[in-house]
Amino acid sequence: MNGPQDTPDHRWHIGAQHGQMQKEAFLEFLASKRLKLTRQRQAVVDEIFSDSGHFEAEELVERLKGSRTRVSRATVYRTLELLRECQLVEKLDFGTPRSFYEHVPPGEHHDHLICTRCGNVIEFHNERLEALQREICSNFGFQDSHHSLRIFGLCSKCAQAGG
Amino acid sequence: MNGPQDTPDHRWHIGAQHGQMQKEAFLEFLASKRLKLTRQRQAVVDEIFSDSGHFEAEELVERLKGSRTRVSRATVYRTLELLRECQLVEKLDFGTPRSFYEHVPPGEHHDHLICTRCGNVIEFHNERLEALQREICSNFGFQDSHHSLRIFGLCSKCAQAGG
DNA sequence: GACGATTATGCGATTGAGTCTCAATATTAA
DNA sequence: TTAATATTGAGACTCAATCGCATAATCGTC
Repeated sequence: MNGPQDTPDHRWHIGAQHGQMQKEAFLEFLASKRLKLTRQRQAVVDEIFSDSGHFEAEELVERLKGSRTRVSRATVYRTLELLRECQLVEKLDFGTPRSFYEHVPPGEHHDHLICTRCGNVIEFHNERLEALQREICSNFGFQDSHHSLRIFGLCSKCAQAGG
Repeated sequence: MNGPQDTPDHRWHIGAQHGQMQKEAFLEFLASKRLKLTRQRQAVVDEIFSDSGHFEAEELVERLKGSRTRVSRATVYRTLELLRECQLVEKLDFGTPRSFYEHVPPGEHHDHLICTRCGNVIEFHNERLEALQREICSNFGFQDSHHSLRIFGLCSKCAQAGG
């Protein structure tokens, strides 16, 4: 519900269905660490969960200037770090000076094809790839916690436009 | 001068056999871009090729202080970039503030298992993985130029010591 | 609802890896 | 040797990200 907030459990501003469970996951994470649910943290999470795709921290800071709750840059970074800890957000390095972040629903994972010409990023998931990685880890007795495959090159458009 | 240098083609300081071809590849690269073979560039390349494994730029700067040729930080960074252009060096991001670099013999490629506890890095190469990536790129009409797979987690020792 | 212990926020200063400027110097081809 | 061109080094600079600290907000408890 977006309207009046009758109970302490309905304080979120955006449409309820999507991502509600993930918000609750975040609530639980905060509770488990005795952290507080502040308006700023709500605003950051709402903004991130309302839109998919990758984004830069600075871009998020800007977007939040248009929201009803002011959130400082420092708090944006601090909240992104919290979301990373509870695995709802991933930090991405595409070789640019600024890091990217992206909202990742629990249990989901994808890798990236990054066009070095136009900057476009294609997401993909391949189960065989995942299985192969598990196999490799197993061979080394390595306990995988997370992984990241980035393939740099030219997207089909840029490749056609003349490599 | 150190050692006999009868011809312009024998200006390298370290033992000749290993990596000689790669130095020549670097020479050709320089020539093709009308760049000059300076003592500083020689010192950087000698230092990098004389030791395998990944290293930080700052570490290389330090190591070069012990060499006979002084090389400034700026030049180290500039030379690393040149080596990257001609594919003899790769830049690595392990999630730490500083980037790592590593010497990569032409045609070789490996990926990394990074222990988030002890910081140890295991290199591996898997041809099935490479083939699968080629297949994925092909499906997207994507022209792969280079790629990087990083698997973060616990190495066998750290996993045993209590995950 | 108010209180108090505790956690969070924002500002602005700070850090630090990496880049840039530019005068002085080295390399290369002729 | 020379002239044309590329390179170097010192230190200033950039800029994403972090930090310290005074003030403010949260939340369990009364």
